[in-house]
Amino acid sequence: MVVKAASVNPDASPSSSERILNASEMLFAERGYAGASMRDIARSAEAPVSLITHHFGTKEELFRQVIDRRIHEQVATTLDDIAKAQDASNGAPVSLETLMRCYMEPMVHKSMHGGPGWKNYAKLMGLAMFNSQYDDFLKPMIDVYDRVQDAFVAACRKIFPDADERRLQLAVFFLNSSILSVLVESGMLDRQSGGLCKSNDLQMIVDEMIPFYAAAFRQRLTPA
Amino acid sequence: MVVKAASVNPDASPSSSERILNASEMLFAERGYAGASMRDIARSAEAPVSLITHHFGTKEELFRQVIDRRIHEQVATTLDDIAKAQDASNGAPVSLETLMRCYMEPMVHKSMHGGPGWKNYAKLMGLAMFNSQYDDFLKPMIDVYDRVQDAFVAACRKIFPDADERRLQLAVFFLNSSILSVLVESGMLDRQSGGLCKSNDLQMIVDEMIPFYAAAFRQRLTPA
DNA sequence: GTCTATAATGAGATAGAC
DNA sequence: GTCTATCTCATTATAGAC
Repeated sequence: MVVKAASVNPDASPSSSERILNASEMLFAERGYAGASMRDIARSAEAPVSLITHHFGTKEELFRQVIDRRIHEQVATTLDDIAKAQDASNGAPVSLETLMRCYMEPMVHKSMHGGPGWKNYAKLMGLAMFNSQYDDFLKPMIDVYDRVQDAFVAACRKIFPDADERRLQLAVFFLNSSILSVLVESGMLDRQSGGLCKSNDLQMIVDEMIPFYAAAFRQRLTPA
Repeated sequence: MVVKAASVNPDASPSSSERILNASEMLFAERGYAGASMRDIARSAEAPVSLITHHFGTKEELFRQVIDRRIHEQVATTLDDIAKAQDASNGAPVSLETLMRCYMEPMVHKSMHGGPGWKNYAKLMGLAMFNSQYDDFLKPMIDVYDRVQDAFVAACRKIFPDADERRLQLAVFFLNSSILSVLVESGMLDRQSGGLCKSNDLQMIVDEMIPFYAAAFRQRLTPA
């Protein structure tokens, strides 16, 4: 069964399927897969547990549906942004800063302005990608997401055609680590900075992140 | 109750407390707190479940003891390395590369050469620090670990005395994200690089990580 | 310290009425 | 689609013998 993303009309009361997906999204993001029970989800969705199994079958399938509800839009938007930027540059390599922004801004933007569902989804994605624990039953969706990474790496290769491939892969890995860390909005940054930086101020973090990583990319991927 | 780290003598069969801690360390690292049941742990430790509660009381307390068994040695080693490097530089700021190595190498070294216990501990630390899910019942230990961060940030301030404080905090946050990502050894890097880079080759990753982040730190923390 | 046995509750999943 | 009731097994934790 396929359930569309929450209705555009905020006044429309969501169907039970949507309420269940929303509740799952929130609780999986907060507590992880094993830490969120179907009872908790049912209570949060104000529905009996049997309605969850009726709509989604097993808990694993529910989790998959939570991801599946949004991942395609997320991936399409990101790929689209990268493609547009490359088209606009008329064959010349797109600027590194622009490319990085295309790569991370769609998800960050949805997390900030897409409503609580997208916020929870972003946290959940960060958790799931960071954690090999979810690899097994997320395999198909991880594959989908890896296409975005391939597009980003390919665009980087055009900017740094002489870069060592291993260094390039590691550079992207380091960048990805930070993106995931930003998306989950754990309290790490707030705590460490004594409140000077807020982990929920994603825009500020991304705006600093781009020149930061651009500097490292240039230094390490431009052969002397 | 306080249990010492595993015996130095590898032939000495570990006590039941140690076996339980070892099994917990492994399973918590692999599946997270909620995903590892006390039954699983008991089976892996070849002990009845009641022996776990007898030794450690609750599951939460068991988790805390798993962390507590190693964190003090880890923190002490890291702080010691940073202090030694600063002493050796005779009042001049220590080099950024040296400082970064002092900051991350102790944990990485233990993960690579400290035996399976330290490997699992490193993964678990990465998981727990990344994830705000564990903040509540790890608060005291997170506080301990934050002292390491404070020492690192203070040493960075000496190297970049005119740096904007917010940028410094963000730079350290970005670095920390990657350190955690490296410690958990999720398959992300292997998958993305098509096998070119191995997530268990911590030394290679750290050796590239230091010049990578040093370049970014210098670029962003040196006012024009 | 170690074990068997068991309590008390929570878990995922199902049956069947409406 | 929705609900109540229930099954079956896993969960944390405890009691009490040795």
